[in-house]
Amino acid sequence: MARKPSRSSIGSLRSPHTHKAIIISAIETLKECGYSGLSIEAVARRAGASKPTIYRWWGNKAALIAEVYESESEQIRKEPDKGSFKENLNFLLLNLWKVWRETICGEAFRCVIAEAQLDPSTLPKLKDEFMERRRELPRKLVENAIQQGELPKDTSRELLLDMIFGFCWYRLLTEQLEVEADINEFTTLLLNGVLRPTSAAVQGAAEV
Amino acid sequence: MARKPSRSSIGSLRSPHTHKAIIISAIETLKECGYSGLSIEAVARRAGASKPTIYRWWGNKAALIAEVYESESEQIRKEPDKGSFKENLNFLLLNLWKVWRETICGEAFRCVIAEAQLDPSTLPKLKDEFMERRRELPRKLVENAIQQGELPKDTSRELLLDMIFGFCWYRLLTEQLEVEADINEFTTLLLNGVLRPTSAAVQGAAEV
Amino acid sequence: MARKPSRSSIGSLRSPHTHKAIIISAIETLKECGYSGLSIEAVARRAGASKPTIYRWWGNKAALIAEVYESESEQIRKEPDKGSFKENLNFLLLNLWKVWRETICGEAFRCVIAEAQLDPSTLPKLKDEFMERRRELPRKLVENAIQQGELPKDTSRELLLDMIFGFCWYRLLTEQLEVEADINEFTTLLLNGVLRPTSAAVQGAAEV
Amino acid sequence: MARKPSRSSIGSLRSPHTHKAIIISAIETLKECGYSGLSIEAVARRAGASKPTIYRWWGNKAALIAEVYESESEQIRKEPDKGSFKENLNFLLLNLWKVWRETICGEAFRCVIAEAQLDPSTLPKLKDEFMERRRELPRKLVENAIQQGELPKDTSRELLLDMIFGFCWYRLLTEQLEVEADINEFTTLLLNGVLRPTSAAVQGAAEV
DNA sequence: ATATAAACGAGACGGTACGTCGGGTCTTTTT
DNA sequence: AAAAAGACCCGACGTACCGTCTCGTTTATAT
Repeated sequence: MARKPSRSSIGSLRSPHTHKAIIISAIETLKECGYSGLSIEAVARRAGASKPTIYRWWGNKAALIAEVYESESEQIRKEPDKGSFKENLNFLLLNLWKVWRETICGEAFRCVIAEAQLDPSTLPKLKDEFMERRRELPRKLVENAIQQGELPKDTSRELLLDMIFGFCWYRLLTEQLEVEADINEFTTLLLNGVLRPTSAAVQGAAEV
Repeated sequence: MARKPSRSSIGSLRSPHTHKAIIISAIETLKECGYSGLSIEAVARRAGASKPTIYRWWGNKAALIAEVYESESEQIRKEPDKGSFKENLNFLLLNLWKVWRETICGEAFRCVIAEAQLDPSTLPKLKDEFMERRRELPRKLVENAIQQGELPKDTSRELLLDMIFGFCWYRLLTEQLEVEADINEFTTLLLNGVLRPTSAAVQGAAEV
Repeated sequence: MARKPSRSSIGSLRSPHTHKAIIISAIETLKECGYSGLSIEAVARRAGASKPTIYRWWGNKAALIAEVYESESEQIRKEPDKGSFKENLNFLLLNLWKVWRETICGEAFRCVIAEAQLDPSTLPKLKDEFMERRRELPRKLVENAIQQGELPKDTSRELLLDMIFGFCWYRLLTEQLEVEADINEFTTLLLNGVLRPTSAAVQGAAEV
Repeated sequence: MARKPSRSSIGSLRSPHTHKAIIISAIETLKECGYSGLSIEAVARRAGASKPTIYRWWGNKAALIAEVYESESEQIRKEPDKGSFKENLNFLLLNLWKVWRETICGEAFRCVIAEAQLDPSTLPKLKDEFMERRRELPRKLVENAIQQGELPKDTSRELLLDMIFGFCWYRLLTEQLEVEADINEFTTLLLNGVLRPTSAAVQGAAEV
């Protein structure tokens, strides 16, 4: 007979129904009206909730959208194990681009980035929590590759991640996520460098 | 109702004074109040201009900020001629980061990107005009390097540019433009690839 | 050899074409867009004229509409000669209501009254020029009736006119000009007074 | 033991303070700036309220001014009981003109009429609510006079009211409310008719 | 002929206000 | 005591007109 964890205070509990309704409302509003139509007011209206309720639990739009992203992006968190670092990275990015394209996550991520530009106090929070969580999986991939001698021991891990995210962000923010072949071309260039003849790159592409 | 054939006459010319005042006002408002404080209303107020005048010439905030960026970023357009592609690229990026850090340009660029996310119709215009103009100089650098055999003939020019801009955008949008050494590390990685031992990469950098 | 009256100055003459085009534009704008849509801007636009031209010749909206009224209300100025004062007044008012209902004049008159409320300096001008001109004909009717002994010599002419115009304005401003029988009922009451049994009034109606 | 009527919804109540501040602001703005200066913006500014709050409760300028009129015109609603219909009517109109002249009500009433000309949808609302309420008291006067045999049984009640209001509106709209003697002259004419010699009319008034 | 002056179109401009949307905060009721 | 709902102030949105001004073209006098 499981007991609810005791509370220190009386009063209504946070309504799970309302919580869910707000997240769903945010998703649908974003789908139908885009970022510019995604106001707290609109979300509240559609959720049948009040604005103060949203502000109590999320504080600002960025936090709300961040939670939307988390809740919708579970499938991205699958850890690949394809054999090589390059194949794993390819798999990860293909998956990421696909989710960004086909779910609301792409739009949501763009919102999060844009929101962070608006409010200076939001940026560090986003960088240290939201973004950091996204970096974990690829960082693990890099780490594994280094452990197994696939990458040099002195690889600049964070710089490498910045390059990977940088490329993806750029494509997301300029709406260029369609051509999946670009991913392999990117990883090839990343791994082999520009100086090496790209004949190798073409080989790499053939492998995938 | 019959109208006489209209006469060919013009009206008043655009006031250069007002034009300038609006640009300056936008710069100063951005400096003092940040992106979130940069409303058309505030710009008009400070410029001693009227909102309709701003909307007559710019249409939306993105267009205004884009012009601010253009007008303030002249020094970035210096074409470097340092000898090698890597040195040239290093010079270019150092310069870019410096201007982004020290002038209003960094903030302005972030605004332009954020604005483009807000309004779907703004993005293509920005991509094809504003962003394209920024790609010209680095593209020329790449082209020259290929001509002189420094880079392989089949280098994916646009992908390379995407990687360069991606990295810079990422650092700009997450406020990480301080460490200039990162630039050389980045170009080294870009040129040599991750697979090559970074010690060699550092040597490569030293050689230059 | 007829000579044109000499001008005190040189330069182009006022364009009759433009003048006419503006009046016509005002009429059509009023018809299509109503009083609230009757802006100087809209009139100029439709006339293919410029705002300064309108302001040069009319000064304000009231003056323009007043001229519209003058130009469209010629048929009201027919002086009736039906025999009795009552018949003449009935004829006059029937005609007035009909023109107000069927042409743009009713709307124009309402605009003139409303405009006069907006601008304190417009009211006296309107009262002394525009309104005064409208009072001439009914005043003449009253005068004639007095001359011929139909009305008492000490009739308060201006008060009588105020009552007549008052009734018509009230009905115009509240959009109640449809029932023509009201006119005869009104004149009967006006002539005989409330105290007299209205059986006489019904007779009076029968006479017409 | 009176109980407050239960509310159908939760949330803050309408702030009486804000409500009052807006009405007062409207009155003072009208006093100082006249009808042309009476913008919703100005009222909000002076009241320390926001435009949306005004629009929430009033919808348009006419509705706001109408409420101003209601709140300021309480003393007009005193029902006179002077003995005769003529004396009652004289009292009523004297009082009305006085209030129109000495308070903001005259100006407010003119605004209401003018506003109704601007917006076609406002007119019927005003006619059926605002104006109708003003007609109640004089209608009662007429009714009483008929009951007591002072006026004929078949008196056209509404036409009579139209004549009374027509005269008053005309004088209000043309700023001619100063001469109080005009009121008695008007009621005399109204009761006795134009045809009866005015000397007799004055006698008639005296008889009553 | 050639100045000169006025009328005019076009339209830029500073203003003011419009009516609406959204951001956050506060008050009141419900659970 | 927390949740929920509505009112509220505030600021900005993008637009419409206002009335004035400049600009260059056209047209009618006056030299």
